[in-house]
Amino acid sequence: MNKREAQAAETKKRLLRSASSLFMQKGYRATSMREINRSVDMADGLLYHYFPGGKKEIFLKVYEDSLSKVMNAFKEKRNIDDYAALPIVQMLETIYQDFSAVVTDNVDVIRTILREEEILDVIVKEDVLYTICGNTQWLTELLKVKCTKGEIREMDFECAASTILQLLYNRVMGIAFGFSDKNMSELRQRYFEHLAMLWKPDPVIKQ
Amino acid sequence: MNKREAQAAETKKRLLRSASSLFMQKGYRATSMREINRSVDMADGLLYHYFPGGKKEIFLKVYEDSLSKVMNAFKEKRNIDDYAALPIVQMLETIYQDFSAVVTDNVDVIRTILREEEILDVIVKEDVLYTICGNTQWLTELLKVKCTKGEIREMDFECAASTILQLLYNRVMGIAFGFSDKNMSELRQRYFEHLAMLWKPDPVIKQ
Amino acid sequence: MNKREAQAAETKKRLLRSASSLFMQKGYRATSMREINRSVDMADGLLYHYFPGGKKEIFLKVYEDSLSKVMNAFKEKRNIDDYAALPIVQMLETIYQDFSAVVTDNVDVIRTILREEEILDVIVKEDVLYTICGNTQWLTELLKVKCTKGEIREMDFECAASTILQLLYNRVMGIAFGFSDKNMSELRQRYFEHLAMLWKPDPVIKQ
Amino acid sequence: MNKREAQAAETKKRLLRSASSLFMQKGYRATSMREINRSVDMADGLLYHYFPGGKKEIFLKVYEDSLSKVMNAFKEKRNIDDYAALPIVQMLETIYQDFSAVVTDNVDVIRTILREEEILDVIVKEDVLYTICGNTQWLTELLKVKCTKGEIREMDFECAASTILQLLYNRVMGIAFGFSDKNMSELRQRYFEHLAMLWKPDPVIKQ
DNA sequence: AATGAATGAGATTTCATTCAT
DNA sequence: GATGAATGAAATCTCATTCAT
Repeated sequence: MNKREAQAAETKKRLLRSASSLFMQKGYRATSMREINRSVDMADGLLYHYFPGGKKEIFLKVYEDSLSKVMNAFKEKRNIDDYAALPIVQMLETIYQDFSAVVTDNVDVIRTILREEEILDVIVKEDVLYTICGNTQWLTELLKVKCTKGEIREMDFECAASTILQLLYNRVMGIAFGFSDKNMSELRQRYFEHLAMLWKPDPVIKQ
Repeated sequence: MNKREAQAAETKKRLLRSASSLFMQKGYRATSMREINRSVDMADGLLYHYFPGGKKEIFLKVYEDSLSKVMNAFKEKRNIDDYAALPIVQMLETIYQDFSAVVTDNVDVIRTILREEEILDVIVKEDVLYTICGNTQWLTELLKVKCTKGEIREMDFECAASTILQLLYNRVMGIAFGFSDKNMSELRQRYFEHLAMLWKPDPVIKQ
Repeated sequence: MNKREAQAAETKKRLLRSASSLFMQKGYRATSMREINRSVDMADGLLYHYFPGGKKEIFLKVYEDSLSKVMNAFKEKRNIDDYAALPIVQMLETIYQDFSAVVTDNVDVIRTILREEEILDVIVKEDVLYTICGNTQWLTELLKVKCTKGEIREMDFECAASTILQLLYNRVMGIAFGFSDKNMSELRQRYFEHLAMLWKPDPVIKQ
Repeated sequence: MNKREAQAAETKKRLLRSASSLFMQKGYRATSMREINRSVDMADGLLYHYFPGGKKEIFLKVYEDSLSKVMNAFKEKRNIDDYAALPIVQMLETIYQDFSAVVTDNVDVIRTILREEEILDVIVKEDVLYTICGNTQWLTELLKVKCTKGEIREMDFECAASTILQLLYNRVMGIAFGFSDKNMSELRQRYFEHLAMLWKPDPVIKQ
């Protein structure tokens, strides 16, 4: 890659970064081409050199990039062993916190996915959200491990995993739409203890 | 009300109905004034006779009207006695179905609430969503009744109610963003049975 | 005149008064029909009943009325004997003050005359301004009287009257366009004394 | 400056020239953007490329440019030595003619200054008019020179200068509002002779 | 690769005026 | 006399896109 190509790549990257920030923050329609070009001090015509498809193309590219980023972020957090080492209530709280952190980091993308009906395909959205929070597999596994350790009872672990996922799913929406979470930690603590109670090993069986 | 006033009221209603349909379907920015006026075969200036505040005013009026409609729809469905008469699994399924029906009926408004960040206030959105699905009171009451009847065990009923609400909340989002629910009824049946199992009265205590 | 006619006359008068105030203050183009109608709580169509010619007609009527009012105001002030009784400097100051007062009272009309080129005829404007300040006759007479009394010298009284008129004329423009006159009274006093000095009876002739 | 930049500058200049002509002739409100754009055969959007502030910005630019042009024109005419060389009556007539010529050349700007209350600040207008005709300094100097030469008597030269200025000031207004000056030259001649008579050196003192 | 001048469709809004009631 | 619903032209301004340089 020679100097000119390097500069071109750099310009394109700056363009994408700035466009991303604007699109995510203000939405597709409310972001103007002029705004994007000004934000990177670039002539109006140049964008069409990099993205001949215009506004739609750069938006979809921005979206695609953000998407893979956020999907990776979610995959990285799923370490069963680390979570399994914690007592049940603390484990749930940790999962919740970790998940919230990732969502918060990627709130713009998620909001975009949910908001841009006009330009994004419903099917794609569903796929993505499924990948982000729909995969119950690892949570099911985690609960099975806990059961093996004798910390929770035998039950339909997939369903139990669903209960947790629904909580997380709600958190995604809450963060995406800017709903506050303040003063909820006590309530959540109580909720996790409630789950722990429901899931605790059956004393009858032990007899 | 004379004939002329009646016709004026009718015109305003037609305007609101058409604007509502367009706004809800395409969103605030993507709906043009011209479009609204054409859809009711009306001169461009007339809209400003009825809504001097222009696009913003008619949008907010449409939104307000839809809102009270949907809030009432949700409140009507909260009949504790009817639900309490059903066996626990069937009760949960019925609540779910009733709730889904109302959400489906009002999907446009809900989507609008979540989508129109640009023009709607976050605080207001939170309030509305809380009113729509956040009120755990009646669900808590319902569970207490079931417990009194001996169908479920003593527990933190508020937390148990939360579990159901999260399911419903997710359904709101799912419907709002067009995620399909097909082939999920068996899974849901299993989930409700799982909850019923967790909540079933403690046999040890009965001894 | 029956009751209905009386009411009609009253309505028309209210309309004219309010329109006048708006036209004079904001100008022809910047004043909208709607504004006029609202200011007298009247239906939009009614104005066309009283003034079938619409905006132009009501403006010209307003203008005409104001004009005769202002012309009369200027004529009333020209009392030669009263002025002649005063010493020369004081006389000039009094004329100036009287004139300024009338101009200030009618500033709106004068400004309108000067401003509304688009709708008013130049010939008409010239006529009016001539009537307002162009008539040197009475000032010339006044100076002659003063000369007879031996207070000023023999000279071309029409020219001397012009000097005063130019001062007044400037004042009209100054007031019409909102230029301030503060801190000018000392300067004016000096100017009048200067004129009195130039005009004082020639001592050589007295010999 | 390359060819492209030159063409852009030319376009902007054409725009300004045409806008100026229209604004000055018809006034701010009566001149439409479309009219300006058509007058230079230009797409509607382009004006906003050169003047992002829209109608207001281009008007104020036009106004500013015209202003400095007219102010310079007035300043150039204030050559004391040239005027002092002439006999008093002829000097006054020459000043009057020179001044009238400049005013006539710049009548549009002056009319604009006086007419556009809506958009121009009163304070600014006063400043400008003061600069155009209010500066008595040079006239005072001129009269002093004439006195030194023994052509006019000792007197309050500032006041005498005022007399001339008022005449000129009136001429500004007269030209600005299109009042005719025909058949006035004899009267003016008489007026200047009247002034010369009043100002002639005192024969008594010479005795 | 980069510029920014140029385009023209379309957006929201205002306004004088007409006319059925 | 009075109402205000209805009209439609026109105004200002924005925007995505094209293209000669």
